[in-house]
Amino acid sequence: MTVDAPLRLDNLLQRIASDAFESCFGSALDAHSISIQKTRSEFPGDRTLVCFPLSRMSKAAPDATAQRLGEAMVSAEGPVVGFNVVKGFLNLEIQPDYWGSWLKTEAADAGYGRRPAGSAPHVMVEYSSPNTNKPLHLGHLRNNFLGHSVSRILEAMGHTVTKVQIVNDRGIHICKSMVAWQRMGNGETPESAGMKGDKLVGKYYVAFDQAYKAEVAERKAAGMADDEAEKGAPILVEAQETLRRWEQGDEETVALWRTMNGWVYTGFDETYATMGVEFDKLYFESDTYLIGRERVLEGLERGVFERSEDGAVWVDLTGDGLDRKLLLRGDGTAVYMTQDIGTALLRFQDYEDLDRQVYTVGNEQEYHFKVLFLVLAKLGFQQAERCHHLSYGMVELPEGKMKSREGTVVDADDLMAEMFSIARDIAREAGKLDGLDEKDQQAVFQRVGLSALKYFLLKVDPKKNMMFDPKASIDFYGNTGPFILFNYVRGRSVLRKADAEGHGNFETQEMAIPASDEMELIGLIHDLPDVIQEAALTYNPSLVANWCYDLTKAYSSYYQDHSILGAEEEETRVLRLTLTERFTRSLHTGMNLLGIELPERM
RNA sequence: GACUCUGUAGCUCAACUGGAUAGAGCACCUCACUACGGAUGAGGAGGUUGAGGGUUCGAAUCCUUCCAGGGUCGCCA
Repeated sequence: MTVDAPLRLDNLLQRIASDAFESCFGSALDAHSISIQKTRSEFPGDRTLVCFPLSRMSKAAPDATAQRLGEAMVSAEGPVVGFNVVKGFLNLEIQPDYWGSWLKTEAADAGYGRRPAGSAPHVMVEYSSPNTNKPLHLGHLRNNFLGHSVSRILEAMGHTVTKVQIVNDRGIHICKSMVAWQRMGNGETPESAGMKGDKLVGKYYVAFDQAYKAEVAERKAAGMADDEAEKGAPILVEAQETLRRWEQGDEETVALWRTMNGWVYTGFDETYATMGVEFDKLYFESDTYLIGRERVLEGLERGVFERSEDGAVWVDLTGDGLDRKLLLRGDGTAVYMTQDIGTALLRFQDYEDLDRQVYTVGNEQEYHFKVLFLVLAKLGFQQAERCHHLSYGMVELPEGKMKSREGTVVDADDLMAEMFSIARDIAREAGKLDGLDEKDQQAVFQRVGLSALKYFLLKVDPKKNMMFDPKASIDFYGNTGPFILFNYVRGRSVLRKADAEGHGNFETQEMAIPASDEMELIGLIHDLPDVIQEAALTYNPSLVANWCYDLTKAYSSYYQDHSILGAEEEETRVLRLTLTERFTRSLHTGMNLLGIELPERM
């Protein structure tokens, strides 16, 4: 058989089935309309062709159709060597040799599962995008891990990916921290306080809130109406004035703003480094909100938007089933949408070949992005229809939502540190790292701890809300990152030992024909390209996570049942070692797409 | 109220997009093995897929009506 690109088994079977159908029943079948699926384990066979939909065209009962089709497929040239029919299901047996040679050749490719870099359009992925007034928390972890993983998945599909964030560095929130620091800070800095910069600024944000509440209570006690007491509290007024001074470019205000944001960035950088995520370019709201205003006014001139009597600019989306939406206030100041329009257009300008943007943002902003993409389309960007809001659900705690006021926010740094510490305790007990120095051990604890966290947050379908039960999430057994790592490490250990014992040249040796449990493992490895493609199409890393787990479980069971190095026959050992090598490598690829680094020992 | 997402074992999650007897992990019970790394494997029990109706050879999946929960509907971000 001569094919340039590796032909996927299912496509091959569709082609054979289509030809077979025509020779049996006279009419041609569209190969894509033939549904091929994995055979359930309780029936003999590897692939199943569902014949119910075909019976109309064959003018025969489903079983009869399946029977004749099966016979024709076996006698055709190709990998089908047997079949059985259960009701309308045609179970096909694939030649074990087909699996064996596939494992030996195509699965050996260094880039197996990945498409060539640059073979798909340029995509921008935005994630993280925090406010600069408080530290990153559990919700940000889900956001960052998702965005980072989707970036890797798109890269594996051949896309050029640019990872960005929009830093929400301006507005009333940071002004609140600034005012509180001025009033109560006594010149405190991250150095003098011995505190990460983001934590320090967060501390003053909390201090602001407390001072504000105290003022409101005091004013109410003095007999003031609720509304007046809340809106006119001096510290709040001061924050609003600070914001106005900032917008006017007041030097002292801007200098403090720059200083305190700088502290935050240093703190964030440390957190991102620990998390293992990175960005190619940062966008700042303070740079883009003015651009947004210009672009909206341009759109107004071109008649895409409309102006109301008070001078505000609106977009009318009633024709798209939505509402009218404000783009610019009557006094000319920007709203959230204004700056997002500016940011999006700036990005298309920065990268002219950009095919689309992916926004990793919580599901409470779904409406916002619907509007944004419609606005971009109205401004004439064809990329708008390919832009995607990677919407994800909230991370909930057993006691409910995270509330900063109630102190139930799970801090990202604290959580990661806790995971590392648990990893250390378990590893010390196992005692497998005794030969390593302190620094290398620490690196392993971090990988193991982080794998637990990342896998836990990524294995759930992004669009669903998920429960973060601290007790369950730090589990290192069962369906967890560390379980997957453990089996990887074990496989690697066997390969090292094979090398040391002189069995390292298995790639060039004759290999036994796989039996059924081996074919199951090969089948899982064979799925990888489809899993990656589906994950990329749906922006859904959980598909990759679940594949990693299924593969690992199958290997773990196989490892339990068979001694790899202790195989009686040389050809059997070659098969088991080859399987182990392909398992570790394809698992490495899959986990890498989740942003999870694999250790060599743990 | 309108729109939207979700509802699957006691708990946390799957289910190849309409296929066969709905699967994993945790917790519970029973086993296996000096194990090439036990951070293991095998088995048991646990389900009217929120409820009703419909579509068809076939529904957790599609349509419809309810029920419950989340989210959105700001000149907030």
